[in-house]
Amino acid sequence: MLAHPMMLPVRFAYRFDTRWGMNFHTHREYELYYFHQGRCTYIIGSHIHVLSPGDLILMNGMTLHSANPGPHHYLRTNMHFDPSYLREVLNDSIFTSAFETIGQLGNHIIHLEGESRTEVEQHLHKMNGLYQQNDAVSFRRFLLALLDLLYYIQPFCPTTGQSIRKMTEKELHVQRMLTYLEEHYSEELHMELLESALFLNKTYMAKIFKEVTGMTIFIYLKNRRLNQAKILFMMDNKVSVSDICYTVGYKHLSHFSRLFKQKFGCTPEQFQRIAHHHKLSTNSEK
DNA sequence: ATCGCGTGTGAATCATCGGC
DNA sequence: GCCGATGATTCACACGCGAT
Repeated sequence: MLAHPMMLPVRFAYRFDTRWGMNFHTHREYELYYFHQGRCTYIIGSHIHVLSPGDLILMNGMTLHSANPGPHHYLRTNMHFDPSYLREVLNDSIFTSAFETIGQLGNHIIHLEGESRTEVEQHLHKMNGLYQQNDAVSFRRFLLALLDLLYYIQPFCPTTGQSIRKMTEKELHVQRMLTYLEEHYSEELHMELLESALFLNKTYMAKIFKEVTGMTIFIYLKNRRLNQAKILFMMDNKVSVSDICYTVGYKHLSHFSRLFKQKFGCTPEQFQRIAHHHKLSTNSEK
């Protein structure tokens, strides 16, 4: 069994309240996020979702995401789980069909009302009870409850994509900015360019971007670029650090290395070696 | 609520270095 | 030639304030 708490195959946090959201991040586990109450904008990749109570997000954690409740209090339940672990402990065919909706990489945001909402909330409550018990039987019941939940929400899932609530003018502006950044993050980018492309004042853009996403434009850009670099390193272990650096939009290797080390705790070269070894060892297991 | 401007501060960039 | 570190310069942005 894995010992480190961050490495646990399933982590469940029921109705917890935080003033500030998470940083823009990715992780290997799948994530289930249910929004109970409050206000929050949720960024997945380059899309904004203005959450309202009853919204449930199901996603592959590899997409860059962050929750921004701003200065408001809010209540959410979230769960991380490792799909390969569930496949191991649960019957393979049952598990596989529960995950048909998520598919390999899909993300879903659904809105629950009335009966179905009550049902899901009660279900999460029950799961929390089981999760809190520290015995093997309760934990197995918890896993089955998770499976049951996935089956329950499956019919709601085809409605992928946009959030239910209408976006304000401000949020639409930020969505336009995110779309532009997603298309151009690998190119040279400065505020004048954004200004002329989107016809918005640069100080105004900086302000509303921070309000809606919880991060500044260039922090977003940095996260997007570094995450892309990480993906490219994992995909191809032959490619040079400098190639990746220029591909994701940095002009100076030194700057790229410094930021990469800041974010991931190792230099690009070290990361590439680690990713390469990981690939070799997982291939030899098969 | 949507914009615009001035200013101090800190982060990004640039230039240059040394190690391999 | 490739990569990473460091100091100097440039630029984004937080903040305060005012306009529409």
